[in-house]
This record gives sequence, C-alpha cells and structure tokens, in this order.
Amino acid sequence: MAKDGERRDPLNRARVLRAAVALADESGLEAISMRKLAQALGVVPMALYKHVANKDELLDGMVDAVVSEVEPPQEGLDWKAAVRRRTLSARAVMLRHPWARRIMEAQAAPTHVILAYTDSMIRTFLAGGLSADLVHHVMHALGSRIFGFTQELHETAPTAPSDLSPEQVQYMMATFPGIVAVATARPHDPTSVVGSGCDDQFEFEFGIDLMLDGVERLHRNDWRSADHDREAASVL
Amino acid sequence: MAKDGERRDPLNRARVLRAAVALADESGLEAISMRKLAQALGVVPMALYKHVANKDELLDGMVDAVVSEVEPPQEGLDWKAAVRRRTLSARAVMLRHPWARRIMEAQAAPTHVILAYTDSMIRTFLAGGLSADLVHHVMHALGSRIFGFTQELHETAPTAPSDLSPEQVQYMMATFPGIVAVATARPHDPTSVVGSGCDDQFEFEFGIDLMLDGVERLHRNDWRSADHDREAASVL
DNA sequence: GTCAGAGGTGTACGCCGTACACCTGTCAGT
DNA sequence: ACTGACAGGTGTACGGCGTACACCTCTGAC
Repeated sequence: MAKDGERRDPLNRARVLRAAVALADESGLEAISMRKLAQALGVVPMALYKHVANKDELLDGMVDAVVSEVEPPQEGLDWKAAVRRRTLSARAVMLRHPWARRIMEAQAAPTHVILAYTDSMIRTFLAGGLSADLVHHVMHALGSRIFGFTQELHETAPTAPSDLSPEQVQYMMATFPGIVAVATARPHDPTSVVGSGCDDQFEFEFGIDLMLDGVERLHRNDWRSADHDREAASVL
Repeated sequence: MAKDGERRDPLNRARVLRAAVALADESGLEAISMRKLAQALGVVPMALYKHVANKDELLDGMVDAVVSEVEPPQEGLDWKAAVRRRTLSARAVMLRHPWARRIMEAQAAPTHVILAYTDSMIRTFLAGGLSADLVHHVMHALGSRIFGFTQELHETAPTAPSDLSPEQVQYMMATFPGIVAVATARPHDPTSVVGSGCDDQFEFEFGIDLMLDGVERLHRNDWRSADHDREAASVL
C-alpha cells in the first residue's frame, strides 16, 4: 500500500455487505469466511470488524440485503393476489441468491428487516378482511414460504432418471417404486416426457395456491380456531 | 490405558451414532465436533474415522437414526388419516431431536433411509387412489413437512409480548402493528390469553390439514396438471 | 499544533476436520 | 506354534476458521 498515489476510499458497511453478497452468489455460502471476504476487498481480515460486529451479523446483513430486493406491496390487488404476487417475487429473489435460505434457516433471531417484511405480509391479510385469528394460523402454515422458499428438502433430485444406467433404474424401481412412479409422471411439461428435473415454478405455484385456496375457503366460511379443534376431534 | 485389566469393547458405527445423537440432544448441534464426540466416547478423535467416513457421513447417520424413530405406516387407515398420523409421529420425533432439522436442510443429497421414508409416504398416497401426477405435486408442496418439520423460520418468537417492557410494546405496536395484532389473537388457547408462545401442536395440525384438505378436494375433483395452468392463467 | 477517533494492520490463540504414519492385539492358515 | 494380515486405536501435523488485542496512521475539529 504505502504511499503509491491516492488511497482507496474507505470501506463501509454497505460495501462490505455488497461484496459478501456478490461473493456468495459467485462461489456459494461456504466461500464466505471473514478471511476470504477480506481478501476479495483487498483488506486484512480484521478490518471487517470495524464494519460488522462478527460473522453472524454479517450473515444477517446479507439476508437483509436480499430480502430488500423483494418487490414492495402492490396497490389495488385483493389480498390473495397480493400475497401470491409478492411471494412469487420473493421466490425470484431467492433463486438469484440461493444461499440466503440456509442462512435464514440457521439464524436464531429475526432481524428488523425480516420482521418488517413479515408485518407487511400480515397487514395485507388483515386489510383483506381476514380475522387476526385466522391470519395468525395462516402465517404459521405458510412459514418461510412467504420468503419464496420452496420447502423441498434437497434442492436437487438425486439424479434425473435419464442419467441412470439401466441397472440403476432397475434397482430404483425395485427399491423405491413409489418414487419412480411419481418422478416419471409429469404430464404438465409436454416438451420432455422424462426431462432432467421438475418444473420448479409450477411446483411452487401449486404449493402456494394449495394453501391460499384453502385459506380463502376458510375465510369465506368464517372459520374460527374452535372449528378446527372440532374437526380434528371428529377425525380421530 | 496400558494393561489395566480388561480392554473396553471396541467401538462400532452404531455406538458412535448413538453417542452422537445423545450428545446433540444434550448439548445441541454446535456441540458436535469429531473431537468432542471422541472425548465423549473416551477415544482419540481419529479413532472415529474407522467407523464413519467423515463428519458429513456422521451427520447423515445421525439423521437416519432419527428418521428411523418415526412410526411405520399403519394398516387400515385411509390415505389422508395415514399421512396425517405418520406426519404427526414424525413431528414428535423431531421435537425430541430438534437439531436434526438443520442437518437435513444443509445436507445436499438424501440418504437411502430418507428415500425409503419418502417412497413409503408416496405409496400411501398412491394406494389411496391419487394419481401419480397429483401425488408428484403434492409431495413437492408438502416438502419437508412429511418429516414433521414446522416450516417456521425462527423457532422462537422474538419475545413473548408479556416479557416486553411497556416502551417496547409501544415501539412494537407502532412499528409492526400487524405482527402485534396477530400475535395477541390466539383465542384457541383459553387458558392464557397472552401466554408465552403459540400452541405449536395446533399450528402444525392447522398447516398439515390445510394442505391435506386441499389435496382431498383436488383428488375428488379429478385434478390434472392442466387444470392448474388454466386456473393460474385466469387469475392473471 | 494538538489530539481524538475512525479505519486499517499484525500477531496470536484456540478450535476445527482430517491426512498420514504408526502401534497393538486377535485370529486364520499353515 | 509361527506368521502375517488386518481391524481398531494412537499421535503428530497441517491448513483453515473466527476473533481478541495491541498497534499504527491518517484526517479533521478545535
């Protein structure tokens, strides 16, 4: 560094976070270490601690940056369309930053930004006339889906059927007949009968619509918590 | 050790996994390191590598052990009751081993045990007469719910309203009115109007029933993928 | 001209996963 | 009874991690 002309302008929290998001986008979450991030910024690791308290706070900041990319609530939509649209926007954001999901799942406490987002989503429901009681349970049921997460356990299917050797297919069919039956039944994608994967967008919309349609029906029927208890009891 | 009487009987994979599960139950996932686990077993860290390939495989093994605790499918139930019951059993297991969730979310590929569980769940649906097409999408929609996961983002609410100082309540009401409105509306728990938390069991059952009821309706209406496309199009 | 403080540096500690060479007791085959 | 393979436990070492702490060096207000 020394005195070779002008000094680079000093770091700040925003630049650190931006660099971290870019690094994670490029190289994945496991590439995020204080040392590597510092290197990417041309700075010594400890310099970062002047701008973020510690690594956890860095991760929180990265998530906040991502959540802020979700489009704000739209005017003039009924509650269902508004929630659907915002959730799909969130999903698009999460596809750009797939690492964000794992941070959010691992972090213990929600940040202010996340609370604000949640609050805004809740108010959309309330503004639509749903009871606070119903909204409460709906938010639990939706869970992290409002952040655009697919609730899949493993982002990648083990392997596409077409990539398997005949013996492997044989083995799969013998061992996991259910999985094979269902994995090869995807008539909604006529371009490839047994393509490389699922139509993730379709699956996401199927899931969110399954829930929102259910919610709408409960709302129309003036649902109350006590109703659910009664139904559940009748099932057993 | 030397020759002080009898040697302890040798380790084996099962004992290593049992110890790891016990340690995680006691001290949480962050307490699981090869070194600490070895110490708990009275053995040198590298000894573990004779029984597990590496840490990732250890974690997989722990999850498999946990998933194996879920009760097997029951005979004589219709598909909906069968799925509901097994899912609730899975949830009970996950409450005993809350750390398992984070491993499953972080692990890239599903293990054989997990595939077998998934397969069994799928076959329950198929045996109930649901089309492979519908089951495919339903499995995506249910996601990790079939493993008993609540889809909550943060296991603990930030703080129970009753634990907040009046100024904090004031601030929350001004900043997150939606959250406050909904957090204080829980008439299904008459024992405590503003208790310390939610009735998690209720929330879980609400969510799973919301989905299963929706699925049942789709099934009764002979749902096909194309229907969904048409509906979605009509919404826009 | 001084001095506080913001921002960057360097060293060091304890923890982690695990590669690799090694030792030791058991037991099958002769 | 001898031997040699091998399963299972050991010890050392390396590179990576987060971060505490002492330090240096500019900048700008007074």
